[in-house]
Order: sequence, then C-alpha cells, then structure tokens
Amino acid sequence: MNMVDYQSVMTAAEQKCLHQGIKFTKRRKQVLSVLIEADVALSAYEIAERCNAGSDSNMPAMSVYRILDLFQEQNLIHKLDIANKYVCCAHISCSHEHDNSQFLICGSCRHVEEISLSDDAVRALQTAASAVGFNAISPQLEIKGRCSRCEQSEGHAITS
Amino acid sequence: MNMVDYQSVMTAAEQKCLHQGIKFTKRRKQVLSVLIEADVALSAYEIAERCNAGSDSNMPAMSVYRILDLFQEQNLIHKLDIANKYVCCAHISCSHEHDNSQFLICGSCRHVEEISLSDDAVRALQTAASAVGFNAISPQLEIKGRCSRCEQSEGHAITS
DNA sequence: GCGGGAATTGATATATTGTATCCGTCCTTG
DNA sequence: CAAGGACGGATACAATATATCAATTCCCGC
Repeated sequence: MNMVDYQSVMTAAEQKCLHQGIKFTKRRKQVLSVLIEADVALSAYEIAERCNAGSDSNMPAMSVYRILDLFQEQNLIHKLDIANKYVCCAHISCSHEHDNSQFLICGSCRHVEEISLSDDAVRALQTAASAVGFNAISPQLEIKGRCSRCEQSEGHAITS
Repeated sequence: MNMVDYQSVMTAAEQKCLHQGIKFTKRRKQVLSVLIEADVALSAYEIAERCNAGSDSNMPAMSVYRILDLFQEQNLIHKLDIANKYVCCAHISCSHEHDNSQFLICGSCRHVEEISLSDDAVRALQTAASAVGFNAISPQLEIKGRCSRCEQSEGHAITS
C-alpha cells in the first residue's frame, strides 16, 4: 500500500473510531498501522512482534487481542478463522457499507485478497444452505487457494 | 445415525483402510466410532475425552492427532479449519468419489451439514477467484451459519 | 485545578489447540 | 530368530486465545 493510501486509511479509521466515541490511541494506531502495511494475514503474536520490532515499545499480546476485538466490532479488520490470522479491511476508506466479506487466502504465502462475489453466487450458496435447514448464513466466506505468484514460482500442492 | 448406518460406515471404513495396507486397530476404531456417533464437530481433545468416558481406556490426545491425520489422508474425515474441529465424512459408505466438500457449520450448536454446491455456484466462485489471480482454489468450503433448530429456539446473532 | 469514575493498559496466569521427539512394543517377512 | 517397519505411549513444548485483577490515564463536572 502506498503512502497516500496509508494516510487516507489511517485517517478514515480514526474518524470512524472518534465517531463511535472510541479513542484512537497510540497502541491502537500501532496495531492498525502494522496491519495496513502487511500484505499478508498476521497472527496476534506476529502483530505484537512487528509493533515491537526496532523500537523500545513493548506491546503485549494481550493488548493486541483486546485491540483486535475492538477493531473487529468497528469493522476495521477481519479475522480469518481458517488461518487464525487477521487482516485489515480493504474498504476502510470507502464511504459505502460492506456487510459481506469474502476472502481468498493463499496457502503458500498467506497473501489475502478480499473479493466481492456476484449476487448469483451468493444466491446459489443461500439456496444450497436453505435446502439443509440453514437459513441464516454468515456473510463472511473464506476460501483457501494459491495466488498466481506462488502458482508460477513453485507449483506445489496447497499445503495448509 | 442409526445402527444400520453406523455398521455400514464402520465396515466401509475398515475395507478402505485394509485396501490401502493400513490396519484398522482398536485405537482407530475408537476414534472413528466417536466421530460417527457425534452429530457435531469435535476437537481432538474432545474426541480423546469421549474415547475415555466410561471406560478404563486411556486415549492420549497425541494419539488422536495421529489418527486424525491418517484418516484425513484416507478421506474418512474432514477438518473444519474455521472451528479447529473434526467431522466424519458424510460419504464414507458411498461408492463414488467426492473430491469437493462444502460444510455448513452452526455457530450455536456446532452441528455440521456436508452439502454439495451446484456446478453454477462453484463456477461463480472460481470466476471471482480468477479475477484476482487465484487460479487454484481449494475444493473445501466452510460456511458459518445457524441451523434451523437454533434459529427457532433462540434467535440470537451468530456468535463465533 | 481537582476529585471521581470510566476507559485503557499492564501484568500474570491459565486454557486450548497442535507439533516434535524419543522410545518401546508388536508384527511381518525373509 | 533377526531385521525392520508400523503403531502407540510418554513427555515436552509451541502457538493461539481467554480470564482476571491491578495500575494508569483521561475526561467531565465542579
């Protein structure tokens, strides 16, 4: 993510927090900053490490979890349950709402793409779900795969 | 699952193992048996507990993990990554192949349904994936939701 | 400015899920 | 019977996550 994008995302996130009466503290800035700059999903402990790297800061993992919970409530980040890792929401600085989130997760390099499925695809999923008695399905969908870069460079099977 | 189904699944699993030169030992029978009888997804430690419940057997968690790995290779069970839990494959005693697995997982009671998506739906997913450079996507799809029984009895939001 | 209370953070302990490793047993096979 | 491999027991430890209580900071009305 380039500098302009980074700044606009941070600003948008701060606005969103303040609007909800939530402080955008130094700790919280650190965590969001790490997630914005990462182009892969990170675990809570990896986030803590990156916060502490090359500085005298001491971010405990406990704090990271607390802040991640808060950011999830604000829809600023998403947790990828299939990987137990966290990513920055791709739409923080968009003005419109994003209730649905679908993720493609590279099993090799952990790169994550947040995509939007067609209405047809979503309907097909809901139809299949209703057929077996699941009427309310979660708007978040996580799909493991292999990104084109890993596909070219290696050609191995999907590992995890 | 009723008695007839239980027996046919166990027999089919045993045949499949023996066919691959893998012994269907007492330990392995215990683990598969627990998974067949459960109608929810279980963690490895829960499986160990159930193996040990009401008997002098002492199934260590380590052994459960080893056996689960083996069964996954044989496609007798599936791991649900979004819940870190395991379920019996719904198609053990079917004769045809099942390369794709899609799961609906109830966030309340952990009940799992293994479904088959329409070709259209699968194609829609692949198209969306290709558009962002993911050409090989995993055949396993896990969708969180809420089963009809929990939907009726509570009406809460999806929790996990 | 100052006291009180809420929000935030620090610190520690513990639970849950999963992997690594080494060794013993048992079974097959020559 | 000996060699070797599959299987399981036991232990340690890594990674992910939650619980709890105390300390600090910040805001608000006075």
